[in-house]
Amino acid sequence: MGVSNKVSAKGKRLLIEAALKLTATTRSLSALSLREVAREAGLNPNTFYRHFKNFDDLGLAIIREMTQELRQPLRDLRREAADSVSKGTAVSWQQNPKLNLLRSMEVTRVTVKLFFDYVEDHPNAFILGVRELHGASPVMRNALRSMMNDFAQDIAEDIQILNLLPEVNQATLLDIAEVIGREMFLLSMDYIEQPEQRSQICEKAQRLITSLTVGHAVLNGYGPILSEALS
Amino acid sequence: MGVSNKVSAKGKRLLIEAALKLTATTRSLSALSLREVAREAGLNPNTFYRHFKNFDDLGLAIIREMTQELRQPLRDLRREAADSVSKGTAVSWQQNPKLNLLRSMEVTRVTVKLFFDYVEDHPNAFILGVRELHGASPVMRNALRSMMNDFAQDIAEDIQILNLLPEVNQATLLDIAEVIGREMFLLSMDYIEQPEQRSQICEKAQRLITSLTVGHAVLNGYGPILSEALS
DNA sequence: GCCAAAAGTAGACACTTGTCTACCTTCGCC
DNA sequence: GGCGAAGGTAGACAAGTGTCTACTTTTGGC
Repeated sequence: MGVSNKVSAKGKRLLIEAALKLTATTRSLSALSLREVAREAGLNPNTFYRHFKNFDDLGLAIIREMTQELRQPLRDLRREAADSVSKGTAVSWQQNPKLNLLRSMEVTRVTVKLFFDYVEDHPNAFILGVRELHGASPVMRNALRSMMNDFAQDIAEDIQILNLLPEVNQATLLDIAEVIGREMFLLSMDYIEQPEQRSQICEKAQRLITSLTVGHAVLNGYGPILSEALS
Repeated sequence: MGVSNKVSAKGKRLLIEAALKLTATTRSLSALSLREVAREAGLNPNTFYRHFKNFDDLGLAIIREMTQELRQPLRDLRREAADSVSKGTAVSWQQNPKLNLLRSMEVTRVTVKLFFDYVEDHPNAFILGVRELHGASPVMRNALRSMMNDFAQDIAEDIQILNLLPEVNQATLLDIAEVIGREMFLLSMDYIEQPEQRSQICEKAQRLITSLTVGHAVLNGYGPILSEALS
C-alpha cells in the first residue's frame, strides 16, 4: 500500500503514511491541515515540525521516496518485458519487419501489464502523483514534472536500446515518450477506480502506445517497412 | 479573462470570478475558504449561501459556464480551420492520398493555432479545468470528465465528417480523440506558463496529433496509402 | 407605486487551525 | 552509565473558519 522504507524516524514515516492516506481518499495535499495529518498519524501536532518545515517539504519527501520506489522498478519492468520476448531475435527491422513489429507489440503488452500490476500495488502513490502533478503547489508541480521528464527519458532510451522501432528522430521520440508516460499515469487513475474495466484499460494503453510509435515511425519514413510488417 | 455572461445575479458572477482568480493564482478550488472567496468578491460571507449550497455547487456552476463557453466555440474553430483549407478538395483518400494528407495536416495546424489563441484568452478557465480534472473532489472530477468525453466525441466526429483520415474503426477512433483532447488541455498549461515557448508547443501538439492519427490509420490497414502520400 | 421574493448585510457562535514556549522521553555514543 | 541531541508531548494563543438567526436593501412583475 504505502511508500515504504528508507526513512529512519518512526514519526516521519507515520506522518508520510497519514498524508498519503488522506490525500488518496479525501483531499489534495495542499488542502490538508497539519493537525489533521498528525491526528491521522496518532501524533502530537508539534511533531510535524520535528521532521518538516512546511507542507511542501512533506510533499517533496513523499515525491523523493516515490521516485526512488518507482523509477528503477519501472525500468526493470520494461527490461524484464523485453527480455521475456526478445530471446534471440536480434534481426534488423529491414531484415524482418514483421517479426520486429510483433516483438514490439509483445513488449508493449507485457510492459503495460506489469505497469498496471505495479499501480495496483501502490495506488496511493499514483493518486497523489497525478493529483499534485496538476495541483496548486508550484513546488510539487515542478518536482513531479521533472520526475515525469526522467520517466520519459527512460522510456525513450528503452525504445531505442530495445530496438522497438526502426531508428528514428531523437527529439520527437522524446515527445512521444512524454505522452506515453503521461497517459499511462493518467490511465492508472482509471485503472484504480474502475476495477471491472481493467482489461479494457490495458488494451487501450497498448493501442495508444502502438498508434503513437507506429505513427511516429511512419512520419520518419518507415511507412513502407511497417506496411509490409502489417500485411 | 473570466468566464462571462449568462448568469443573472451580480453577486453570483462576482463570486465565480473571485473563485476563478484565486484558483488560478493560489490554490485548488477545494482548498479555498468561503470567506476568502467572498472577501475577494467584495461581498459578505453569507452572500455565498444565497447562490450556492456548498463548494462543489460553485465548482459545477463554473464548469457549466465553461462548457457552454468552450464547447461550441471549439467546434466552430475546427470547422473554420477545415473550411479555410478544404476549399474544393473533396477527393477521396484512394484518389489522392498526398493531397488529403497535406490537407489534414493543414487543418491540424490551423486548429491547433486557434485552440491556443483561445487558451490565451481564457487562461483561468483552463487552469481551473486541468487542476480539478485530477483534483480531490469526485463531483468536479466527474463533471469535468464528462466534459472531456463530450470534447472527444466532437473531435472524433470532426475527424470523420471532415474526412481528415481514411475511414477507420469507430471505437478506437474515440480513444485517439480522447488522448488528443486530454493532451491539448494539458499542453495548454505549458502554453500559459511558458510564453516564450509557444511556437514550439504548437508544433509539438501538431506532431502529436499527426503521429496519433497516422499511426491509427496505419494500424487500420491504410499503411500503403499513407506511405504513398509521404513519399 | 406596491409588495413579495431575492440579494445582501450584521453579529455572533463554537470550532479548527498554525505556531509559540516549555517540558518530558528515548536513543546512540563516548 | 551518563549525557546530549533528537523525537515527542502539553498547553496556550490569536486568527480564521462555516454556519446560524435576524435584519435591511434591491429588484421585478403586477
